[in-house]
Amino acid sequence: MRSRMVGGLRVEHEGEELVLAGWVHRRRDLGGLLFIDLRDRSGLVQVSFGPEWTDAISWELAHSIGHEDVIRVKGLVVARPDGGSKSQMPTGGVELQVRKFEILSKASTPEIPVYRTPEEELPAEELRLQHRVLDLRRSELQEKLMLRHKLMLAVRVYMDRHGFIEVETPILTKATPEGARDYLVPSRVHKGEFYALPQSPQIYKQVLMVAGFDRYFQIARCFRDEDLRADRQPEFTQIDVEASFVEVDDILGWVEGLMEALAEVSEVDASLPFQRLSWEDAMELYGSDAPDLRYELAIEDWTKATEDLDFGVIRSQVDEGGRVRGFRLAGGGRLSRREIDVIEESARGAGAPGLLWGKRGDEGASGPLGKFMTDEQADRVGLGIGDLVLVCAGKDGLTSPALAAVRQAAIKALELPRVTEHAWLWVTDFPVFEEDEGRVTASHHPFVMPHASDIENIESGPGSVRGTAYDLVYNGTEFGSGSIRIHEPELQRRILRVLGLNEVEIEEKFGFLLKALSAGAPPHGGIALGMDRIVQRFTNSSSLRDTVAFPKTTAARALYEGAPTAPGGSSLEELGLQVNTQNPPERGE
RNA sequence: GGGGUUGUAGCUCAGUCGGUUAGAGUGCCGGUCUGUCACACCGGAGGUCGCGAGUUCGAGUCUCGUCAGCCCCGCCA
Repeated sequence: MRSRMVGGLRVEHEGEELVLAGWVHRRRDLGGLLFIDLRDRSGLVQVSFGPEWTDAISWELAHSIGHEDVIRVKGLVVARPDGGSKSQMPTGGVELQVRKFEILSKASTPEIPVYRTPEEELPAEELRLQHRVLDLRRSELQEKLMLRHKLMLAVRVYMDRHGFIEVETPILTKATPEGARDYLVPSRVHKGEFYALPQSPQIYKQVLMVAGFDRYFQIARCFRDEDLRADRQPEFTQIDVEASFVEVDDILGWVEGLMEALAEVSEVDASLPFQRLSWEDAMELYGSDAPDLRYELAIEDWTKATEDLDFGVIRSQVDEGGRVRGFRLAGGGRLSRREIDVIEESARGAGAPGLLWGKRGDEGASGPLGKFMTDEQADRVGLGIGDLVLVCAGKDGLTSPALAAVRQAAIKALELPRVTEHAWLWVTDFPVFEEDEGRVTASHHPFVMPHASDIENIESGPGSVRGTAYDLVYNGTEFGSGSIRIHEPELQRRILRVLGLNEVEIEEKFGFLLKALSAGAPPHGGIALGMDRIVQRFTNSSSLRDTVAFPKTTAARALYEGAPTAPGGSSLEELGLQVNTQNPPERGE
């Protein structure tokens, strides 16, 4: 039907007789001549119509060609008379002189333009989603989806090469006790009972380890019924990995190799091995478990340096067991009061009561903190002339998130230089539990193997138990996380008990996992990587929606298909369901 | 669930202090044009100012509510 795609045509193809097909991107009708930019997935090429080389019937018809019509043209590749000097296209040196053509399919006038002038904004996202067919014709989205394909292919090639086999796990499954709300699917056969869509294949992949598939992976769709963000969709794709007879370094090594392979597909640099930080150090130095290490700026402990400052706020916080931590910004003194206010606002936004700062000029230090400092004290804390200090005083749990926000804001305000464009990082040894107002929850999921030396403290001091969990972070974005899992049923039961489950709940919710673990379970561990986020970062997309062909809105609506919808006919009856839209019940805990 | 923001022609946007006939560019329709490449030029059609109330002599503009998109918090591997 066609000889080739259009994007690769070059001067060396001159003289070839070709058939091309595609969409009408732009048309320039000069009356006696007609130029069309013909588009397919590979790019654009100019095709020209003129009475001297186009047959009479085709020439007559050519003027009726409209934008986005699908046409097929037959003609001769020629070098452009002017060498294509004004053309921005890669194919600009050539054009196809059309001898004959046909309209394969007329297009109605597009609701949103596929072509856009350089200054014109994108159509409203609502319209882009409604008319997704047209939006997806844009080269930006085509390139993103093509890169996504190449990344998925590279994942499969790499995992296969390292002996991993892809096993599919159910989409209709059992509600998991993990954190998020489940999407439920009613059972027709068993009225009143529901399947759940998987939040992740976590338990299945552990069971597969017990079954002896000692290296598993899956490019797995996952579902979570929670409120959305720019980087969160209700359904998303994970690169799910699990292996038996492994230690942390085995998994990290494979994933580093995988990232190297993916980086090669994109224009991203990944030099191995990746930097590692314990969770404790990450929180100490950056206040975050996913710091953006493209920038060097790190938190310093000023508790000792500010010991002799007669500053009530600091004194009272330190007396209550808090610390004084913050940043020293060389040359930061040039920030205006207003700019510092913006930084302080970021600290408040992250939960801190405020930000203390001090500037040092020629006439000594100033600012809420600086005014308490003599020159000698300023020297001692390393506050030079022209510098700025930003500190928070209080308990680490409060100041760390605030300082993480301050770090981002200060980097932006001072336009600090990057030390690298691609900062890869492993954050390791996450705590197993989170203690929140006396309630103990799993900080990752309840299957993380604790450090051997911390196991004895599981019941006595759960907050201090470190786990074998690790996160992969790229430029401040969490790409994925994993751990070595518990493979001993008794230890697993202990963990579940600490999480507040009684024996009945343990059996009901985790019985099939525990049974599997009792059947001879190998030590195992793995990781799950967010495919969509990887594509988002690698393509510099502001939203995850741009990495998915048919995304949902922030209200979890699919505007293109119009899902969800109220079920019609007798389907509810068949399922034994009644809907009450008048008084939706409050969601219980 | 909460906060913020946007909604004006098919699309992208402007619209002053509340003032009488709501504009531009592009697209669309018609016409002229043989080397354009954001083709150029001439003409035309196209509006429930998201929706509903209210204030006012008068509302695109002010107030309240509501719907939808987006961003964030809560929530969420």
